[in-house]
Amino acid sequence: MTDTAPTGPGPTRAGRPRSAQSRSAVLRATAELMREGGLRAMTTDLIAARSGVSKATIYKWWPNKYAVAVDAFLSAMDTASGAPDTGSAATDFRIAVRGITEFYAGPDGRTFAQLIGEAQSDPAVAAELREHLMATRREVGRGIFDRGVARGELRPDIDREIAVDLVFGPVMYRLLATNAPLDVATADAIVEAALRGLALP
Amino acid sequence: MTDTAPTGPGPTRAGRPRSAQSRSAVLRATAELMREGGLRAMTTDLIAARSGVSKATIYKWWPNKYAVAVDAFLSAMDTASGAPDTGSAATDFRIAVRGITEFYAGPDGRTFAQLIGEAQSDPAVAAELREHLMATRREVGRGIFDRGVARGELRPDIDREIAVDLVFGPVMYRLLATNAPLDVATADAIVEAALRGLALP
Amino acid sequence: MTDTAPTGPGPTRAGRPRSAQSRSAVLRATAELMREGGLRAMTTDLIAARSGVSKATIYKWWPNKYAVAVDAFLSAMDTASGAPDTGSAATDFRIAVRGITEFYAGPDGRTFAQLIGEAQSDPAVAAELREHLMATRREVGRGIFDRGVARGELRPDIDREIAVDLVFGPVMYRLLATNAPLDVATADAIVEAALRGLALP
Amino acid sequence: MTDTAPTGPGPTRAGRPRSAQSRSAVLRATAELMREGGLRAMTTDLIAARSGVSKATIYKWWPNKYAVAVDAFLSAMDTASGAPDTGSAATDFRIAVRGITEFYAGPDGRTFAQLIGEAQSDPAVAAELREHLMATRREVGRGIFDRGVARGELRPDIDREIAVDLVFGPVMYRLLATNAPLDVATADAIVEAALRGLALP
DNA sequence: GAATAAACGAGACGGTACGTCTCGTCTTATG
DNA sequence: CATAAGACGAGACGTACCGTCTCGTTTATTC
Repeated sequence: MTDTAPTGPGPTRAGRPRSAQSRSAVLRATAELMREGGLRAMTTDLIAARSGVSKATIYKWWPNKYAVAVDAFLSAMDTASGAPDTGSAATDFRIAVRGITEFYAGPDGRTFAQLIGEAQSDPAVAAELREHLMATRREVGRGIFDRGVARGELRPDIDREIAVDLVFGPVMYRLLATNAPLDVATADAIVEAALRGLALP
Repeated sequence: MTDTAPTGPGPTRAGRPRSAQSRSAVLRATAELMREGGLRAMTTDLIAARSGVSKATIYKWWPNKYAVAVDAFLSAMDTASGAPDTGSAATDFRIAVRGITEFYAGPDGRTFAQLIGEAQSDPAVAAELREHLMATRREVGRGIFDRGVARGELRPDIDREIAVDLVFGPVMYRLLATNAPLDVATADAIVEAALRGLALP
Repeated sequence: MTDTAPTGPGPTRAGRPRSAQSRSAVLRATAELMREGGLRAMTTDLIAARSGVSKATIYKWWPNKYAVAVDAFLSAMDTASGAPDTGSAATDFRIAVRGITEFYAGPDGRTFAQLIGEAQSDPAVAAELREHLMATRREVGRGIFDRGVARGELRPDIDREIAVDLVFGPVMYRLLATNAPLDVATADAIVEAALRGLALP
Repeated sequence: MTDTAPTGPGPTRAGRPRSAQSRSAVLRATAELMREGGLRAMTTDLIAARSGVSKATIYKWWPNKYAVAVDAFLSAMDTASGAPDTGSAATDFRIAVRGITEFYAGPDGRTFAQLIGEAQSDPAVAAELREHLMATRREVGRGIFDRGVARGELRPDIDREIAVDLVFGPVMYRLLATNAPLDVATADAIVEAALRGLALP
């Protein structure tokens, strides 16, 4: 979303280079504000005031405040959650879903939910989240599924995308549409149900 | 949400009665505006202008514009989708999920998604949707599950709530977080996967 | 400039009537700010803050801050300076020019000069000042001249507009383009020179 | 206003010498911009873009954009209008006022008016214009008056400054405060009225 | 049939955030 | 070291929408 590297022709552009400090100050302030009062309470003026970066500069690098929010959110996330690969698809799924559940229940869970909410009205936010968050997670899910199939643990006749939906969908459903608890027990129960199925053999 | 019957002391209150026509005009205008431009484009002034009902009257009967939106949305929905009861849990689930899928893919799907989005920042909207939409649907899902268990088709050792999450969660996940297709085939695939499970026996 | 009387069809318009208090509060605050710091220091936010009237309301009734300034200036001026008519054109001119001189040298002189300055770049301000200030003054000047001609005191072969320019022009010239003093002696000297002419008979 | 000769210690300063070309490019671009869109449309960024001189350089040599404007305006003016000295004060005044009138009515007349306007809020601009424009013109006027007095054409008992105000004031008054025409006939009428006076002998 | 009570349309209003603009300063790399 | 390029902080601008308010009008029940 941000022109992280607008280096056009040569390796170094003429003129004063973009201040990396400004960028990080903006992202830090934004992340703080979102944690404190949510997406709505995060106004551009507040970001400017807290970060010490002027509004003009903010609007130079981000098209609007939601773009800043997404950027701040993604930067703040420890994206290095990694893909579990224990040799058991069941265990891998359990680890992955537990991780997501913990994240949702943690301090950034509400922020994430609000960004997903904003995405329903803002295609740019939607695309950004899809590309930088959902894509990564789904890729992890697909990897677990594929390895499980290869090892003979999982059914090969199920569409990979459907499989991923089945495991991850219920967690997001709880986050966004119910006020049901999001804890480890729930995570495990979802994974087990998804693996074994609802029907009796 | 609306004080449909604020009849306080007696059966008939003194003074001019509330205009039922105003109420329906507001809801109709709101539904139209949401379909045309989404939740964001629906401003209170526009509702007032299109419905011919003054802003003061709108704010007299609804606490804010999102309450109007939820009300309009629920009124416009054909709530009479009913609970399928064919004697087969698989068929019942398939009918239910197909219904939801069609609704999501239809003209009011985006409106619904945006309301869910708004709910992430607005507890009142969230409560309203949960009580008047999710509750109904989940009740249907629970019924199907319970009957399936009673008939010996479904596993009795799975939590009912988890079961409902497993069937309905993936659909909402697709609606809100991916741009994956929402069609009949997807609906059936989800139901089948949920019933049979991902794991090989 | 302001729609002072937007009374359309009937004697009373529908809806909440415009607050006369808001209007006067805005004009008062604006006049104060102009006196305190000049036209430049007078910002819309300051007017709003000091008057207690919101920016939106200000922009509803005036197209921009300069329109407010002109309105405030004209309202604050005691327009009832009246037209002198002593029976002597010389005396009348002396009274008129003294009045203008005093005004220019007074607390609102700088404000007036800055408005004239603004008018050079803003046709709307220019028109407003011309119509509501210059027109009145010139009319007074023309009256004095005409009566003087009728009484046989002044030359009938001089264009009235030129005559008015000759008496009033030098005063404004001093105000706007020199830092020469603006006092009673100057006023009288200008009038005397204009009446007698520079040339020897 | 500009440090035209910042020759410090020796005849040749160390470092890269100031580019005379930059200076003229800035002034030319500024004059063009003022003619095209007036003083308001002339922004520092536009001057930099059109002249090829960086903003930093501009601000190094001029304190602000109005100083550039004044400088550009004075440079662009054909200051070589000279002082008429025909042997007749009436003719000399007529020539001088015609010259001023033509200038005001010409392409730079609006620019001049806007600078005078800016001067009402900016003492530096005011001083610059007074010293470099008004002073010269008034000196010409004083010369004509003094020679006329010496030749016995003009009254010796009138203050020289008042005399100059009487001749030049009406022209500027028309430029700044009315939309009356500025043509040769007007110029001549003003001079004649100023010389003969309004009063009958 | 008047008096009372409440709903209603019209629209002005205060508040708040938005995103844009220009000014004048600064920080690089280049000549 | 002067410059071109251009990022930056400051802060005013004018707009949009929200939800409240103040009118006068309309429509019912109550006395």
